Amino acid sequence: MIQITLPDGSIKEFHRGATPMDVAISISEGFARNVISAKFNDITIESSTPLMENGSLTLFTFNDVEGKKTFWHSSAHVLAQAITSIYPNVKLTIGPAIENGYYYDVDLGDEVISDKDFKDIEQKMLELARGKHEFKMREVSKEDALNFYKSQNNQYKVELIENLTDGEITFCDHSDFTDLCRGGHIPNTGIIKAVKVMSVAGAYWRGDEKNNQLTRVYGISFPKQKMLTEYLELLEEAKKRDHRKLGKELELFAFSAKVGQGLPLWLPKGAALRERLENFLKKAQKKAGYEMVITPHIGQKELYVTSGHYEKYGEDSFQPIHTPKEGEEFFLKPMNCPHHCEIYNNKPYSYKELPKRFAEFGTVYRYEQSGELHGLTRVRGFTQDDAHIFCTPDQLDKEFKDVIDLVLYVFKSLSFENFTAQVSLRSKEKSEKYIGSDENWEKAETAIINAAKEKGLDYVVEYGEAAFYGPKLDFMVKDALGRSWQLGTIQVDYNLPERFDLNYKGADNKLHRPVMIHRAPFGSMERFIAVLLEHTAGKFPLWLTPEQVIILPISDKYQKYAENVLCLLENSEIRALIDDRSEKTGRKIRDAELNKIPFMLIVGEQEEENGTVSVRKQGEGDMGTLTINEFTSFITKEISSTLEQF
RNA sequence: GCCGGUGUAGCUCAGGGGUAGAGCGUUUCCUUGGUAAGGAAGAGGUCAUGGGUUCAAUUCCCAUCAUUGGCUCCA
Repeated sequence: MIQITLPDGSIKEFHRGATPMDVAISISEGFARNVISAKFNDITIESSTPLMENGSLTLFTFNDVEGKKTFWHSSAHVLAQAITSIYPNVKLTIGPAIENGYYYDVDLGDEVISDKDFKDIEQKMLELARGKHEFKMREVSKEDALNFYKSQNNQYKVELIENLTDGEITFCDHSDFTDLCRGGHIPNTGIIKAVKVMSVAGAYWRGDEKNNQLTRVYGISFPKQKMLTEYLELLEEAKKRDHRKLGKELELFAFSAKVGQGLPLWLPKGAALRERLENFLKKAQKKAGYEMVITPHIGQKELYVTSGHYEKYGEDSFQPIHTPKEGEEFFLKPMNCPHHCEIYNNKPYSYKELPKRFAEFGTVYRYEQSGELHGLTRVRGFTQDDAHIFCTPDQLDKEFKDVIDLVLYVFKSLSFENFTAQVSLRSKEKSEKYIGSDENWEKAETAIINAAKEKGLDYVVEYGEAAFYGPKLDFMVKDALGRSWQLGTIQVDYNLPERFDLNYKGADNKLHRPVMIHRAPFGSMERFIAVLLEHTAGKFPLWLTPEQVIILPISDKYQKYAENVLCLLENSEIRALIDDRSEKTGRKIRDAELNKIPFMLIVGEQEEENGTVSVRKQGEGDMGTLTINEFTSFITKEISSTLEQF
């Protein structure tokens, strides 16, 4: 007999060779029907794998992340099988489960899969799934494994196997299909009831541009048809929150092929909204001791040679602007730091004057690859809410923490709760990619980790993600479709002060090197507004939204009164407009609701007589009648309650 | 940049080898209406651009541009 420990701590006895499924049945038949995989002593196994020793067992259903992973990974096998049967000459490579579904990378040779072929693949998959084929693992020797794939001319699998250790190689068989596989499958294909091929994409073998390009087929599958339907509906819902769609509908920004791709045009409402965001941050920054500066959009080549950006990115990123004078070259600025370094260099500083904090809403230009451009989240011209802090090494710790406080204030004011923090350090191999001494990097990396810890951030450490000039702390937020974007960033830089020969006079009357912090709480105005749009589905906080109030006169007769109300609201700095169309009230309300205007003021005979307004809140309905004064103070209070001071 | 998809009215989209259609919006007129769509009439398109095939191309083919899902990249 063996003793099996379950997640609740209870221990049950089973005969040697009992399977996880036997354990599941001993708990309940109904539960067993939903069990699709298991983990035994932290190793993912099939529900049919015999248990030969004492240990702890966790059973997974589709509701568990692990269960989904197993389900989707198994589905990837079926996808590969379906593709192989439709395209017999295909070479399979890898097919992992991902956050939502799975993909399989295949080499199709000269053939092409396009979305017209999805239906066929889906049907084939379902047909194969209905066969209820069991997934069976078997060990193979390295030699046999290599021979198996060499006979198929599959250089990809051969490469994979060559990197594996003999004795640890397993194949997974189901039906007539065999694949190199580490394990972790559902009992049989029959529980895959709904499949959908989502898209195809080009992907390089092992993610390296120099390698062959493979076709990546993305799919998703579920144990119930209804779950697939719901998933697709969820995707449709998410698309409604897409900032590109909302930005167009709310007339915030636009693109023009004539102006150029990736170069956003801010429409009046968007520009005003952006200005409010800027003012919000300016106010907080002023309190935090920042000083605004302004620098030009271009800089001499020499500036970027000094900063090191030219050497690092000059060739493939931005082209020089030539002027009539011989040999003169300027570049569009890809970042503001070199300019700010020169501002620092404008005069000598004593340690008593530090830290200096120079802030600028600086517009920068970067030649992003055309395929990478995406709405407002990745563009070629954008404005950073940039600032550079020059301080003594002793001040670094406090300054860094203060910046974290500022970022958290910004996020809190805009109700961004689901962000994660990422500490980006050098790759462990420490390639020559990085500028600066080991010692300085060490100091900076330690400072960041300490600050993140002390501020109680929920952070992950990523090696190899640091900027070439220093380590950083980034704040990541997901968009409507679950894609992760970097917003706020705080970066320590020991390198630019060196390159620009920045210094200050210390108490010892000697010159010292200041430390520099780059930081941008929003990241960029463009990306921040994009993510904010998706988070709020266009229902911005009251203080930020383009139109706060719309006045709806019952008929033309009350137009004059509506104008009076408008005038009074504007005196209180409330953004309002009148819907003076010759439409019925119901219609005006409907349109205002759809335009997401937070407050509607209905005015007619009664209101005119009493100097009142009938208030309706977007999404919530009638709030009753208030005098104009009562309403303006109500709005003012609403705004101040949602926007705390820094 | 690479692999797929898409490009038709201001917006959302249908259509299809014989030079175009819907809904919404817009304009004009009627209606002056009290908490999510009042009625009528009209205007509006070189079917992304440039080539090719064809008697004939918006439709088929190729290229370019833009856009889109990924990959790679990302200061």
